[in-house]
Order: sequence, then structure tokens, then C-alpha cells
Amino acid sequence: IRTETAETSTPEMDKRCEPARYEAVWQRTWREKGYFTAEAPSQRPSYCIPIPPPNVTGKLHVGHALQSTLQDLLTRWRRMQGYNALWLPGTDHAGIATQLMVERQLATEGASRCALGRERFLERMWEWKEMYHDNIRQQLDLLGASCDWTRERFTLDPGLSRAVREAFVRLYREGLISRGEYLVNWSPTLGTAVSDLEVEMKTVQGKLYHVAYAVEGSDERIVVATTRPETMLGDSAIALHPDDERYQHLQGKAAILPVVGRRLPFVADPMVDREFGSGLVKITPFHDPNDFEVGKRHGIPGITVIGPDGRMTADAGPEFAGLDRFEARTKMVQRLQEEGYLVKVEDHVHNVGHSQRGGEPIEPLVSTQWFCDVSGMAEAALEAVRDGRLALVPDSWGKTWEHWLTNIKPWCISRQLWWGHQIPAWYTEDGRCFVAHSVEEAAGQAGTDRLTQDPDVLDTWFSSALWPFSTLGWPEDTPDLRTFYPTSVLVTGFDILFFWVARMVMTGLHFTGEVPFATVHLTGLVRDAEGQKMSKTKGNVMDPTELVHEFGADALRFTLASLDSPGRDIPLNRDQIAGYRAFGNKIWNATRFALSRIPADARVAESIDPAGLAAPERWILSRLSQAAAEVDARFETFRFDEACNRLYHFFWGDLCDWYIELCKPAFSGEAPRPRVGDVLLTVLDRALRLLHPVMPFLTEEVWQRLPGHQAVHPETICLAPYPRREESWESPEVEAGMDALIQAVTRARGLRADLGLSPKTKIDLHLSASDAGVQRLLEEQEPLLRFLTRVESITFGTIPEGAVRDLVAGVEVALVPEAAALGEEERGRLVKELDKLAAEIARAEERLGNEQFLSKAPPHVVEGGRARLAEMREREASLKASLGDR
RNA sequence: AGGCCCGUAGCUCAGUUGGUUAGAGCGCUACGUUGACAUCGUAGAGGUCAGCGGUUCAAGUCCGCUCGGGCCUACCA
Repeated sequence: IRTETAETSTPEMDKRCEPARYEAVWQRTWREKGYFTAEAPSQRPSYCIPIPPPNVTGKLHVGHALQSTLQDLLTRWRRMQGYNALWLPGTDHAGIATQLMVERQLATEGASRCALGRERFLERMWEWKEMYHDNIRQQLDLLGASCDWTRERFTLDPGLSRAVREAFVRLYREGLISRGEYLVNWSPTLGTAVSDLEVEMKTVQGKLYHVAYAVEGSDERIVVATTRPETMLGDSAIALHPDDERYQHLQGKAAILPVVGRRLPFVADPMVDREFGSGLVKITPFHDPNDFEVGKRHGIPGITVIGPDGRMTADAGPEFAGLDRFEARTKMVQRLQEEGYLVKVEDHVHNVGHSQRGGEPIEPLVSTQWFCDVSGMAEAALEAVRDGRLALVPDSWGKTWEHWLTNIKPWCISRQLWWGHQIPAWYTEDGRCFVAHSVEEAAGQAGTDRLTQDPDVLDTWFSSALWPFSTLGWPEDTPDLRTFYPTSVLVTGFDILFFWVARMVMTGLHFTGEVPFATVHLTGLVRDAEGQKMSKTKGNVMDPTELVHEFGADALRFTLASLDSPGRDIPLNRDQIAGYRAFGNKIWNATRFALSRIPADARVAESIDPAGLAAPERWILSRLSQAAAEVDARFETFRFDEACNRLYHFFWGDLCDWYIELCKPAFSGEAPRPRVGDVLLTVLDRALRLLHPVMPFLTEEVWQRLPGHQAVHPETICLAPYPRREESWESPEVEAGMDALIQAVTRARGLRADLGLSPKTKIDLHLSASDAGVQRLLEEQEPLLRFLTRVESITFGTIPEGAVRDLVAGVEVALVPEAAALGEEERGRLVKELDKLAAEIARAEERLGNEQFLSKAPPHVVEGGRARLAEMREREASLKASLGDR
């Protein structure tokens, strides 16, 4: 176990950061110490994130890694802020998807679900579940997830199954769940009904067959167009538009179905589009959703000619019975042609519903299923977003939410599968149905125990819909439920907004009266470096486990979090992850520097008073305070990208590029300043704490080595307070002065480079600040400036003739090179710069001469413009002086 | 068919309620290995903000149209 780091506090650190050496160790330590176990009840405010339960179908993909990173980030952040934070983990049985995986596995063994029987098959399912569940758990550990595994749930475990039965029974008793015979989306290869959401519309190139029908009792022939000739066998009417002049005479008559010879009455219905085809539509009530409605309106009976297996039924007639529906199409076309009914065939592009899981075209089929009427719940869910009880982030999803929920239809919740929650409905031998919590209760109602349970299971999303409260113990009124419900945030992909999020909101409001979470953060899709969707067939799938092994979990986490900008997909590329791995190395080495150079008595300070500190120390503390304030604000608004960006630039830019450089001459004794070691350690401590939610492993590993870190928390950075803004540390004056120093140093280096002078060339630097305070600061820090610019000497005040000069941040910077003159290249660059400046000055003058601008623009903008113009003029003078007489 | 999103540097993207000089990372160029770090440092180059029109003192930002790309919803047989 990794406690030796903290206790022996070996100052030796490797030259490179190697995540593999500490990540797994810390994950184990954290778990053993129980840092992530939440309390219920608790005195502290609650914060809860219910995990979108991964399917137990296989491995986690990068999308999971993204969502897990964000959930963990939020949880760790709130935990550090003192919340009683719970990230509740679990997995989903994922009905169809998982059953398919196991069926495939069985097929490779030459076995099958039916041969095995329901009971043995379910045993196999549970074995599968155990295996993949363990995978998922390991992967989450690998990523550094701070889940409370003592509260882990699975959608088929006893508690959740009980919640499912309770929800079903209540909805049934309220009349919102019912059983009935309707036209449903049927997947012939899966052998089950699916919901509207599981139907994927695909644009396909098909054919439009124009078929002639004889009109009964006349010589007239009419033409009807269809894309599915095989369904003609189930036709029972022909529809025309009630206002269509061309066909009024057909009202009350009938057509004769070719090949079959059945009589098809004409019906007038406004659903007919007069412009399409001939303006006449064949009506197949049992194999088309529109026709089903027309059939109902006109009392036309339907005929089922395609069975659940996708083959033609006996009712299709002896010639077709037993044929696959697509074979039947070919045969029908052939028969029509033979008998002279086929008028023409056109290419036709149209949209066909396909089974999302099975992949084959959906067959609309009449069957008895269970339905849930969600119209009332949808209304409540709409209201929750409208009145702000539920926030969608980004809020652009609001319109999609509105649209879907206002057009919602009954939800088909039964599935002809074995893996799932069996429907709590029992039938007597004479066919009466009893819905109850248990077979005993049903027997009581039925007055007999000769009952058979409904063989179907519920749609997987039915149990998922209850997830935020069923995992906390609902329907029991448990301490967990009281403590953590409603939960705080849901982080998930927009692709399951309807499948899952909307349904959780609906059931949450229905059963608990409250929205199940206050905020939904919807992430984009993780794509590959080229912006392509990852898919197995394309072979561009990135495996999070491999990425963790290659780059470390922290680098992957930082990358994913920093790419999560609202409403955008996430193009993930390895270079970027490598870049953030380098950032980790930077953090590591910054710490290594501190540990090797600080005085022996330096310690992390829980708080520090800037009074008595020199400008560089006051500057970094001021910058740190602002970084803390901004990072916190970004997390509040789910701008993980901006938070990460801020963290990155604070650490690399302010801390490493400048402050650590500023520390060097102080530590070496060249330019000593008070308490530099304490400040460096204190800044590192806080910076690591700020970074911890994003990079938990590295920050813990490094933080444990800081002398005196125990003052902040005795055991772990995971539970150390999240740094806040420290207003007493902030000083605009110090920042302005140091900013001038930084810019002057940068410009001095730039001038030297412009002159093509090697770093070894001796040079005199002249600095002249217009602001007296800045001038004083520069003079005070003269040794520091010499160290940073590597010049021989610095002279303050008037710039000598012949110097090469420039003006930045109110400081004139000039170099007097020994016997060096401006070459052609340098002159050219200067002239170009002067031209640009002159153009800008002209623009500024014009603007400032505009009456409208002066009177309408706010004063600070006008003032800013004037100041800017003045500075540009000064700079112009300075640059001209460089060119001057040389 | 309806709706939504996007178009900014070579690439991937930021850019607050319109307000000075449009930013970052990667890549590129030159120089650099001085004791934290070459997974590095220093200094640079690179943009007609897709196009057109409008509102405004002021537009990458607001409005309209066009072009290009993506996504969602949808029962045209």
C-alpha cells in the first residue's frame, strides 16, 4: 500500500512522471480507506450523481470515459467543497442487447436459447452479467472513478426489481398501463415488439410498382402505386381523397384485388395525397400504420399475411404461405406481370424503418402488447423544463425536448424476450388477467392459484426510467432516498435524451412528485481525430483502457474534460492526450524542482499573509486567487473546457514559466526574498488541489510529498478543501507592475532575437517606465531582471541615442548592442511594424474624431481608446527612434 | 417535410451582455541542452472570422438571405 510516500517523504523523484507507478496504488488506497463512501443521514449538504448505468454487454468505450470523467470531476469537486457527495454506480441489464450477445455466444457452441429453455438460458445470462460487470468495475477504477461501491446497483437486483413491480402495478391501477391489440413495430429477426424509439429510419433505394386493378362491374381499370406488393395479399380496401374529382364516381363501388380476386371497397379518406402516384392508395390495415388508422376509421377489417417470423402466413394463400416477405415480393411482382396487372415499375427513394438492434426492416404487425400512456407524465416533464425545475445544459436542447414530448405516443413496454423483468401479470386458465406485486397477491385476487405469469419482459428502459430513485431504495422511504433524492446532476449523452432522460423525468415526477435531478448535462459524441464517428466496422475505435495504459488516466481525463464544450462533438486524438501527459510531467517536475530547491524549513501554509512578501510572491498569490475563483465558476456552469484551460495556463504559464523562474535567483541567493519556499509550496498545494478533480492520481501522488501538506488535510488530497478565492491576496497594482516586468522581459528577449544576437553576446538593457510605481518595482527587481534577460547590466531612466527600442505596457525597452547595427532584415521588420502601427493609429484617430462615437459609446470605451492611441503614438516614436540615424 | 447545430490560423477548437490589437493546443520556423522538466525552454511566422446584405458610433458576436457540412424528428403509399 502506498503510504510510504507520505511517511518517509523521500525527496527523490524520478525525472519523469510515470502514471503506471502510482495510479492503481492510489485507487486501491482510496477504496480501502473508504473516502468515497457517502453518509445517510448527514449534517452536510448532499450532492448526488446517479451514474448512467453502463450495459453489461461488454467493455466501456471512450464515450463512457468522457461521461465518467465529468461525473467524477463534479463529485470530487463537491466532495472537496465539503458536500456529502455520492456518485452512485451501477449497471444495466440492457435486455435486447445483452440477450443478443449471449444468443450469439450460444450459437458458436451450436446451442440456442430455445433448446436451452428459459431457466437454463437465464443462468447463462447471469454468468455473462457477472463477467462484464467486473470488467466495467475495473475500467471505472482504472479511470479513477470515485464511486461509492458500497451502494452499487444492478437493474435486475431484488431492490430494483421490486421498484419495477411497484411502478408497474401503480400505473396499471391508475389506468396508465394497459394491454391491448395494436399494430406495433415488430422485429422479425429479434422476434419481439420494439418501441418507436427503437426504429431507425433509413433512406433506401426501392421501387414503386404501379398495379392495375379492375373496378367491379365495369371495364374501368384503376392504377394503384405501392412499394410493398407483397402486402397486397392483405389489402382490404382502396382509399381515395374525398375531394378528388377524378375518382368521385368510384365511391360506393369496389375494386378487384389482382391475383387474389378479393373485393376491395373504395373509401374516401383525407390521408390520401392526391399528388402522389395515381392518387389512389391500397389499404393494408394490418401491415401499415396509416392503413391501420384508415381501417379503424372506416371499419375495414385487416388480414395478417406476414407472421412474427417475417414469413407469409396461411392467410396469404397457398401460393405464398411460408415464403419470406421479400421472396413474396418478388413472387407477387412476377405474378402481377404474368397476369398483366403490372403497369410500370419506377425507382423510388423512400424512408423505411429498421430495427435498431436487429438491423432489418421493421414489420408493422398486429399483436397483443402492454402499453403505457405517458401523455400526462409528458406534460409534467414539459412543465418542469419550462419553469426551470429541470435545467438542460446546454439549454439548446429545450426545443428538442418540447417537440418530442408534445408529440408523444403510448409507449409499448412489453418485449418478447427472456432477459429482463417479467411482467407482473398473471392469467387464469380462462384467460382473466391479474396485475399484482406477486403471484400470491394475484392468486388472492383471482381466487385461484392456477395462474400463469405473462411470459414477456419489460422494455429495458422501463427499469432505467426509475433509476434515480430505485437505486436509493424507492419505494421504501430509506435514509438514502431522503438524503440524496432529488439528485443533483445527470451527465449523459444526448443520444439517450428520449430513451432515458425524458422517461426518468416523467416517472420521477409521477412517483415522487419531484424532478429526479436538478440539471442534465448533455455531452457530445466522442469522435476520432478526423471527426468520424467511432465504429467497429471502421476500425477507428479507441479503447479507453489502452489509452490509460499509454498515457495515464489523468492525461485522458484532462483531455476529455477540456474537449467538452457545450453542444459540440468531441474529436479525440492521441497527440492531444500526449500533450496533456506532458502537462502531467510538467506538474511532476515543478514539484521536483520545489522539493530540491526550497529551504529545509519551508512548509505548506494553510493560509499566508501577503504583507511583508516581495512583488513576485504577491503576484503569484494574486494570480492563484483569481484562478481559483474562475475555475470554481466554470465548474458551476459545467464549462469543463474553460476550467481546464484556466488550470493549464495558470500552472504552466503563471506558475512554471514565470513564478518558478522568478524563484531561481531567490533560492540561489542571487536575489533573495522573504518566504519564497513557503509561498512556492503553498501555491503548489493549492494548484494541486484545484487540479485534483481533473487529475486525481497525479495530484495525490505529488501532494503527498509536499512538506507540511498535513496542515491542509491529514490523510488525502481527496478530502482536502477545494481552494477558494482569497481576496486579501489579490492586488491589481502588484499584477500591473509584474505584468509590466514580464512584458518588458519578453520584449527584451525579442529584441535580442530580432538583432540576431547570440545569448552569449554581452548587452546592456535600458528600461524606462512612465509609471513611477512600475519604475520602482523594476528597480527593486534589478537582479531578477538581469537573471531573466541574461543581460550584462540594466540602466534605468533615459534611453541613449542609438539604442534599439520598443514600448510595451508603458515600459520603454531598449538594447544597446556592442558594435552591432541593424541589418536589412531587422530594418524591414521595423518598417513593416511601423506601417501596421500607423494604420492603427489612423483608425483610432478617426474613431476618436467621430462625434457619434464620442457621444454614444460608454465613457470607459472612449477613455480606453484615448489611452490606447496615446500608447501607440509613444510606441511609434520609440520604434522610429530605433530606426533613427542608423 | 419540419426543427436544431456548425462553418474562426495548416489541423482541432475557444471567443461572455456587440466595445480597444480575434485567442489556445497541436503542427511549422529559428535559436537553445545554463542544475525541475527535450514529455523542455526562448523568440517567431501564420486569420478577408464561409459569402452577400442589413441594424449600430461600433459586428466574429445581433437580424435576413445564399452556399457548404452535420444531427434530430417525421406515416407520403
